[in-house]
Amino acid sequence: MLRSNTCGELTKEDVGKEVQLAGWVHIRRDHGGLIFIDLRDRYGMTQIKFDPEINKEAHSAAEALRSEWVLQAKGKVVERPQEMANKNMATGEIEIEVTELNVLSKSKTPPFSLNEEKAEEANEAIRLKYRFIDLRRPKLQEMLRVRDEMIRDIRAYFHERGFREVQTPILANSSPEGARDWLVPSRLYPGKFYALPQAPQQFKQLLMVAGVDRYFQIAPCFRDEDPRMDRHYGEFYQLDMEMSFVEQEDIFNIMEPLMVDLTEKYSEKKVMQTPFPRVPWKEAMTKYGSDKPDLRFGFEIMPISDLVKDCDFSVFSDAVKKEGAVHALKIEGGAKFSRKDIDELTALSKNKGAKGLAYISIKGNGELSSPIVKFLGDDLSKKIIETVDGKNGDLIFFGADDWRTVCKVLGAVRDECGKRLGLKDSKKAAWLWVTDFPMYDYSEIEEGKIDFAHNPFSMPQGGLEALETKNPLDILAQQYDFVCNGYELTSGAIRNHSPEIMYKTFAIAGYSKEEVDEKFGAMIRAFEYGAPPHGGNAPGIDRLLMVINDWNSIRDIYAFPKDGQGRDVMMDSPSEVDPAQLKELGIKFTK
RNA sequence: GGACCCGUGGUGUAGCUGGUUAACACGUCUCCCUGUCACGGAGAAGAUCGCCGGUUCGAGUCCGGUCGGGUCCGCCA
Repeated sequence: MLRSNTCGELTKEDVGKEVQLAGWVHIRRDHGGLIFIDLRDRYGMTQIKFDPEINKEAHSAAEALRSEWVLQAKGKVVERPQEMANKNMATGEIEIEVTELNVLSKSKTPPFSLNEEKAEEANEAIRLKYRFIDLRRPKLQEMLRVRDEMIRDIRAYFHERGFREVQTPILANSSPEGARDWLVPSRLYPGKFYALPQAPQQFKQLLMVAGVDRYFQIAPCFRDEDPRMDRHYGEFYQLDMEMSFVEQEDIFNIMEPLMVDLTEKYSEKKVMQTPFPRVPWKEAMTKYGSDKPDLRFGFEIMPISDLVKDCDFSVFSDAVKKEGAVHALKIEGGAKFSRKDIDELTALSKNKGAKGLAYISIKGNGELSSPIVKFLGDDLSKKIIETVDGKNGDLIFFGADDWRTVCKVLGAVRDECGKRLGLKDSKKAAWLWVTDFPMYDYSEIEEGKIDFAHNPFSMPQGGLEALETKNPLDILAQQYDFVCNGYELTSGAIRNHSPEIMYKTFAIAGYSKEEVDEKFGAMIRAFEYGAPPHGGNAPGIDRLLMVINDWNSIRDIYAFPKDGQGRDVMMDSPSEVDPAQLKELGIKFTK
């Protein structure tokens, strides 16, 4: 061993011991006589001292040391003179009196400073290029630790409960739904491609048919969509899990305790409510204007269509007549918003599709300030305020449009008000399940066409009978999302395990039997040979880490992240390949 | 595909309505310093202000273009 101890562990108890430490030069303080060096490794920092009276040779060698050199120092642990102890360091009561110094590795002057108090952060491009240096910082070491321990805990949790981790293929096939696939050309079959899996969805369902019963995997997932600050380009990890012979509540009961543990162990947040509230999708959309509401604060939205359907304010009455809706959002304490706040909230709501943002502000003295009271009339205004239980100091916003737009707009306003009023408490984690998602929705691409709202593999509520008798838009799926503090962390479902029902669900969305056979042949065939009812979900590990820690950059989550344009500037990928490789794959570029 | 913002020594920034030696902090280098811990002191090097063009007597500053970077929208459960 090149060291007897790490740089983070020696204390007063160790005084007198002969030790060897190894690590990086964090900072050097040269007093001409004495030279102090903070020696740093993953575990911490220890001050090592070079005294010419103790070892002249080591002292003169130490004059040449520079930042980020890698050293081995042998010497004795000594107690610092009492008034010289550093209470900010775990090892601050001792130092090492060095008798022998070995330079294990020199360093060029680093392109940016690792001394966080002294230097401002260099820009992302340079830090990513030298990620191996940036990762030496305690903050990023901490990220690596949390990520590692969290994944270890997740594995232990599932193993204790009889789950089996199975690695599913990375070279898989293109899946027709969702994001853009990563394609991998096949050398043996020119013109054909593998696709990297967007999720192991089909494989895990096949594992259920295979009798694995309880499966999980820390699964790499691949999607070729444009990068964003909060989403890693190309690849990310999910805690993928699936169980046989279960109902929705069984999945919840497995997932909830784990999420509580992970939240409270790996963040400062306290979980607000257990069991997590179950909020049906329709209710979430109406009450919070979102399918991923932030429940750290109240601010419930209330439909008032009936109240205003015949009123003189045509914006409201017309919306109701056109089969739309009018909703009211009461913001407690919102009357203190300035003109500028209101203008910005109006801009936000227009951005979400509203034509405007009507409001009634109830001043502290009960006086109303509102551009619409004069149209509503005093009586109706009063009635509305009573309905939403408006008090002095409150502000009531209104949305009048088609139902979906009203929900979306007031949801965005609600969220922004919560932020502006400081209600997004970083010490709280408001988990909930959003349940009963619709199975179908109008297609966003083709006017009038019906398409899957979310996952086509979910079991429709009511099964075959519902598919045959109900309006598709009224059919709900046994599908649920897992939400924390306004972020969707996972979505999952009880799956459709019946070939008959599956053909029917796809038929409603416009897929023929032949198309289904072609695209999901393996699964349909498998379901013909005895498929257990099953379900599961797949929380994003990265997303979970970000949400519970309020981290907001992929840089904080990955050891080696891509940059804002999907490149790895350290490894220089993507890069060109040898023409011979292309030839072998039968790939030729035109142009 | 679209919108907005930013390019000034190694790093982070300043540089007002155009005016001649481009400033500051950290870092680097040299010298001094035996109790510092963001050590201190003295000094030095280091930038044709991303690039091209235009306006002007004069451009880091104004205008146009271009390249590079960042964020957002679209997209992504």
